[in-house]
Amino acid sequence: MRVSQFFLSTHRETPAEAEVVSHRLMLRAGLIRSLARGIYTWMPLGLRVLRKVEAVVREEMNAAGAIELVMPAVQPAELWQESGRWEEYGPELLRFKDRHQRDFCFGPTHEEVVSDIVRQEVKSYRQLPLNLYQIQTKFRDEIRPRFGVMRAREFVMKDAYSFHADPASLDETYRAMIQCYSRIFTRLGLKFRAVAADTGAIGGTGSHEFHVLADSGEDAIAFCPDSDYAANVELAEALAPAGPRGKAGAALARVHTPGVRTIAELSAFLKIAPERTVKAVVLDGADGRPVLLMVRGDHEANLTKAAKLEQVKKPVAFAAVDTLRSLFGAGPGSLGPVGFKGVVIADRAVAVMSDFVAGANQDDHHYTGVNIGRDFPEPVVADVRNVVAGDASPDGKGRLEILRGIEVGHVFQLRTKYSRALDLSFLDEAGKSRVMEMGCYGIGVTRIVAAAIEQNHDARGIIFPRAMAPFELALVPIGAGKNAAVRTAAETLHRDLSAAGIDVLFDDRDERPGVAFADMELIGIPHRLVVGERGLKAGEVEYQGRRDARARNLPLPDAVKYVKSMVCEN
RNA sequence: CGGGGUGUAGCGCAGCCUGGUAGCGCACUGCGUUCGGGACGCAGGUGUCGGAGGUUCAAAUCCUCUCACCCCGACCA
Repeated sequence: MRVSQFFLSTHRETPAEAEVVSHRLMLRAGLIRSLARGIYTWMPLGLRVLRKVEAVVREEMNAAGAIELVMPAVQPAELWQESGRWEEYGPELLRFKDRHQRDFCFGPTHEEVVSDIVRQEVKSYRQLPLNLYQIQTKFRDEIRPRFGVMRAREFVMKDAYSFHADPASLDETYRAMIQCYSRIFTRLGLKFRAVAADTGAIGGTGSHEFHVLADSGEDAIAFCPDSDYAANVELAEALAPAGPRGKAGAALARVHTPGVRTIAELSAFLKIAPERTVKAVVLDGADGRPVLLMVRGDHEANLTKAAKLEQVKKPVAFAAVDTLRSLFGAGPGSLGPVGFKGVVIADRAVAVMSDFVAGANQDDHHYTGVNIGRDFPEPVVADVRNVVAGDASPDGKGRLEILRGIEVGHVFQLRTKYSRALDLSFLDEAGKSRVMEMGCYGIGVTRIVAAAIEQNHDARGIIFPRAMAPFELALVPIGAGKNAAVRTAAETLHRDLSAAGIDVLFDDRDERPGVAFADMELIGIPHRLVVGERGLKAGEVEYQGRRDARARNLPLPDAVKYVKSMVCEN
């Protein structure tokens, strides 16, 4: 490919709108252009990257026995009403009407459609198991799209759905998909981690997420360096502290704490450690009355865990502030369990505390010397906090560490959640009708590109892993406009490299060298060959890898072979 | 949804406070010189100043409404 015939659109200046590095680089390099909030055009250069990611995903999915199809992006409301998700899915589901006033949505996922296909086509155990997948544009009307294509509303996803006669078969495919995903992310050259995950809105039983490790990741993942334990912090269990609850030593005392709202302020005001305080979070309860959740001051409440408690209303929501006033007689920042008549849920770490500090349910006041049992009734004890680094690993094999990650893949054992709702049945060997087991497996194809850049860049720009680079090699002639020998050598190399199967971008613009180098580095091409008058006189060209500190000279006749070996090497 | 911010040329920005009819850098076009790390000179084109309404002799500038985009928060309780 010649740059003169390619729609390269790099920018020297960083667009003001972008915050994270991958978004900035994607805009500067001309991979994407924003059309509306969370909606992007994939420019020719970006599309090449996307296609390469897709190719790896497709190859591995096919190799794992999945079968590709493409389902409609626009889906009728009836199917979603049948599964119950027309109501359940909420405002993330983009809905609209056709000219006949019939309701439709733009598919955020395809359980309904794929199930409709399978229930019509599959009647016998002989047709199972079946694993169908597609690579397709999805739309989710996110609350807050951000970070470019990392959390876009419109994005490309690989979604696969498997159907089984029994749980053992589901389990087999589920494991195969985990292996398949590991191969995909390995081939794409990403540092990643598979972790146990919460099943979230999709529902079902077992679930694993695949995270690309990056400090800018939106998710926190907990892992144990001494074992293979790894889980999303949303899920990772915080074990109960080893010791028993301390004895009550101090008397309950009401303290005036003017202006104190946060734990940090409270801790500073009273000159005590945050772990001696308790923070209160009030959620809507299942019975309509609010529920008070207590976590230690230095801990964070985990609403994913809280949402699983029977006392808590689903979906989990904070109680309205005016409810707090009428119920507690105080606003946020001064709430506590003493005197509260409703359900109190204490985190396991709180359950062993004594003589602690909590809100007094009076504005600008806290209690010190609070003790469970003495000052308020024994609460429900549950794991409702996020684990922190240093916590004991739930598998008992060491201490947890926390890393940040970008979720790029997610696999679920759906079991029969959708197959029951959508009546997916088949006849088994005995001629008996049974409900199919289901699994689903997603990969954020567009998100992978952003995640890869987040993980692989430097001050000059993107450093694409080989498997997803838009081109393998940049061929840069210097002074081709005035030097026929350079021109001829570059043209010959371009032809020979292409013939050797190398995906080469030939910078035939006759720009100044600095411009060409800067562009090729910005767009992240892994290898570069420079043809200049100086080297050519000595019969040499220069090779430099994108991560190399300096170039090395090669005899011109060896160039193609050398490049070939470098391209295949990493 | 709550809070904050920004909308002026393709991109990055100044001008707004104190109203007088729009500017800088990059990019772009032409010519010339340059040519191994984002060149230089000369000449040029480019704007409904996000939109609507209002105040005024006069609005990018003041007022009202509105739209778009960005950031933070939604774990303050």
